[in-house]
Amino acid sequence: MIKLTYAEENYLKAIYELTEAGKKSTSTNDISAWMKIKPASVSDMLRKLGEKTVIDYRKYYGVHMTEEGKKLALRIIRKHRLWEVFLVEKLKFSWDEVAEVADELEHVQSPTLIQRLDEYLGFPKFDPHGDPIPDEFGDVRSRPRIALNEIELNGSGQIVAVKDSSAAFLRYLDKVGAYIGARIKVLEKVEFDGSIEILVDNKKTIFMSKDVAGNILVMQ
Amino acid sequence: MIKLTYAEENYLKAIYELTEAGKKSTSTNDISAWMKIKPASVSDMLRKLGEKTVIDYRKYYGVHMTEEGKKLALRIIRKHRLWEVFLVEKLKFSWDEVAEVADELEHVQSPTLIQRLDEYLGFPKFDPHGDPIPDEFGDVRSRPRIALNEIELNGSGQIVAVKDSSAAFLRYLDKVGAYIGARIKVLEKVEFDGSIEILVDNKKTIFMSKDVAGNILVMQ
DNA sequence: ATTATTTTTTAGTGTTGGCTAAAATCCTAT
DNA sequence: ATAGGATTTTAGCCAACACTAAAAAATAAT
Repeated sequence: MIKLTYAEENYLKAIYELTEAGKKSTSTNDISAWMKIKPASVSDMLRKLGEKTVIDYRKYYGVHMTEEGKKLALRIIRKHRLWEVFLVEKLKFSWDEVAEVADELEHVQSPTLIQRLDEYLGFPKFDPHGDPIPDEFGDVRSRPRIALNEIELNGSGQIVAVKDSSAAFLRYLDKVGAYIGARIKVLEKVEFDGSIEILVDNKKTIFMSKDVAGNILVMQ
Repeated sequence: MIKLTYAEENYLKAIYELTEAGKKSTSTNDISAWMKIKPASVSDMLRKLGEKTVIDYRKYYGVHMTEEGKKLALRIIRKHRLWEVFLVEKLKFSWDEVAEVADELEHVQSPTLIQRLDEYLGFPKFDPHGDPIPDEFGDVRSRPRIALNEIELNGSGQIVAVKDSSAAFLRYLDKVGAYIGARIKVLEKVEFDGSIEILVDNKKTIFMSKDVAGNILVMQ
């Protein structure tokens, strides 16, 4: 059984997120920028994670995750997302406050705890940001999604997730009235700057820039 | 603002528990035995905690807690006990399983989290072992309690806490049907070995040794 | 009161995980 | 093909916290 330290878990989660987002492999610098840890420190840790066979590491080349590593990463992500659901659903945190706390809670070691928490929350399939929660075997039921700015004129769908989970962005979405689960329809697409106008839940219209729309994921 | 590391928090909690139980001061060896960390390591940590002014440390003499230290220790104990309530009440852990998990959860740093958790649990005043939960200012409403083996013949009361919280002891209590909140009456006291017979909730009689009775606290 | 024993502290070591500075390697542009 | 720049790695350092072995202080026993 592979045992990871707190720091190693954080690296593995980061690597998983980067390789999922930007496909196959990730560079030392990417990880460094993402985790705000100097490249030299990252190099050192990659060597260690390579020795533990959770990543595939060849010097000067990018990092790939091994099957073992993916399993462990998904276990951490599962914990993180379940705690996020708990914080929002039960403790009434707003969705922009949960990341930090969940980053700590995700490291608590107790399989029983996670299993019971899952049960207590009613086996949720998605976290408050719309991201899927892996099951205990690491299986993920992801929904086909498309960025909001890529929906055609008069196209409709439902907001299911956000790409950018920064507190600032989430607060902005709250303010304008966009939320996970909202049903939307694209009323106008401005050629000039790519901004769009959408109808939310058939009652409110919102203008948003191309940047904002590009960070909102919709299921059609 | 004094910042403590994970390890420092553990030491402080241990010292608080030892000085509360055995009164005033505690020795390096006591802490070493309690925490299962070698005396040499304890010495080193005491020096550090002394520098941070959370304990009063003079070489070769015992350790006393400072007011600052007590406040911090009570904050940790508050977190620990609130999580224990959560685990038992919401996640249906049995009371002998919670200590380990709560030992990890107690270190999560987020005042908001604890405040919301407290609220969510309905501001409980006692944890599943009957120990009082300090409020956010560190105030503790403790109940006057007496060990069960010191109750006089035909005396009665209610089980409010246990001294020994080891999983083995708690499982034993569960098996015989003693639990926090049970109303008891002492039916017999055996002079010879100090064992007693008690009536639980007016329906079940239990025999227990002096040792066991001495670890059960009763409110009269 | 002086020795013996126990307790506590100091000194030195190892591991984890960060850092800076310098070296090595890779990539790109001429 | 090679010089310049960017990226990555190595080397050496530091802090936190554990350990063992040895020294120092306190306590107990003769």
